[in-house]
Amino acid sequence: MQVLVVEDEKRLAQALKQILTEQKYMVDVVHDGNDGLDYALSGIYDVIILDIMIPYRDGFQVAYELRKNKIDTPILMLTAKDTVPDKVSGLNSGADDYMTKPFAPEELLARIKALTRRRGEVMLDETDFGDFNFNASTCELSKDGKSVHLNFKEAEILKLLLANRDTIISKEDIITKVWGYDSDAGSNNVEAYVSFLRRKLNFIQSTTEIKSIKKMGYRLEQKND
Amino acid sequence: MQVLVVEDEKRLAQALKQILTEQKYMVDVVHDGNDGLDYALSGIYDVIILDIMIPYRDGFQVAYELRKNKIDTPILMLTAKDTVPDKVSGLNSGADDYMTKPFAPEELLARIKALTRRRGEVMLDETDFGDFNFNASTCELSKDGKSVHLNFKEAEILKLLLANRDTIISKEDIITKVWGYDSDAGSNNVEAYVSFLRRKLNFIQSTTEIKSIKKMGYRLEQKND
DNA sequence: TAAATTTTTAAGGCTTTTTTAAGGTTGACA
DNA sequence: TGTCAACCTTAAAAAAGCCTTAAAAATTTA
Repeated sequence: MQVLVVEDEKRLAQALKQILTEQKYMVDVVHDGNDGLDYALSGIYDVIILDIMIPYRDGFQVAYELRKNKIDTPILMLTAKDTVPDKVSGLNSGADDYMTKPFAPEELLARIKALTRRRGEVMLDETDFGDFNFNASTCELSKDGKSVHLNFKEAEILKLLLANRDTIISKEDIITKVWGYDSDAGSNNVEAYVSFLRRKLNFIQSTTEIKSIKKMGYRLEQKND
Repeated sequence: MQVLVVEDEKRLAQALKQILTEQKYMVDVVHDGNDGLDYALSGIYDVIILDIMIPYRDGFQVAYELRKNKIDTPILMLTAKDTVPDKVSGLNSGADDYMTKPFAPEELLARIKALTRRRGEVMLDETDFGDFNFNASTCELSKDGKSVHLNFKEAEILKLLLANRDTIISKEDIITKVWGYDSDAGSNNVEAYVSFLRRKLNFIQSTTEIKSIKKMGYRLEQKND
């Protein structure tokens, strides 16, 4: 779950980052409207926390531009002002929610949760592929009677593979989605986890495999015998 | 169980809070329609008690906006007026029940119970799981002849675990549902209570266990021997 | 008000996850 | 066919997450 924080007050930005990081969000921080727009246009974020009073391009403009560019990432506007006109223009410009400073970390978290929940992007709990079944809500990978538990990163990677079942997903993508945008994980990290996953697939005697395509990435494949 | 009270009459709001708190509901009180809508949009409440005549945005509008935003928290409308036209527009705007002031605390509680029961998320008083039985109204956890009393938080957590018996419930969720979304409880609080619960399960010699799944949460599981 | 119970806090120890690193395979291509 | 980069696997080190406890603090009860 990736969050972009656009906030010029360095201290607050840092605090936000810490709060969010503690809750396992992957956080990127930028300090002005131009960078905010640039980053947000990438479309990789699940939520954007956007201060209104920021340099170069204010929060309203950023939100407006994003919507104009068909980026529908939920936006949580942040401001010191608590006047009704502001609320209205925040919501008109495309924001999804609105919060006034100062705020309790818990309130922030609750609102972010509400915003991400509202999109219904939750995975189906159970997915079948090839000859195995993966239950995302329990992290159980199973075939016939046998089953194994996947740990957090294994599960995240398998989810990605399942979500991209018909295309090749690159290690780069896996890294940014599982480790985060600016992590310093290398391709060997992915390789190690893919190896763990393969061992577990093997353990439940699945014939489905994670195929590696050199220089391109991975893809789930069902051996047809 | 979390309740939001939207009522501008301070004295009544306070009384409501007290009545509900005594019954172990977690209560948040706000005094106008704007705050009411803001809070309610978080989606964390199990019931909303909504006065109609409140500042900025009346109860009907709040209810309407909530439903428009796909928040389906049950709403109990509250008003001094007892006219039919009002009842109709209350229910049209998305309210689930309707009560006129003044009212007896018992009536309020009964209606809240009815509303929450309707969603199927209140438990039957007695629940069996694995090899134990839990009586929610007496907070007794028992197996065979043995039994222990659970205190409030232990009981709430066990109820959550029981209500989510087939999935993993996160510590976050446990915190917001048991301590409230703006509490400053940390994950260690949950861990401590889980530990207490385990000791009690152990005490009555249950073989059911609260399994911990790292970075994800907890789940009730029956060891099959 | 004292006693009892519930709740929070904090610390040390343990387990699992995650990273790192090194040596072994593979397959494309000259 | 030999070379080389990409990839695989594995062990072990490092880090993170969790458990349990005791004791302090807060709350409720008598």
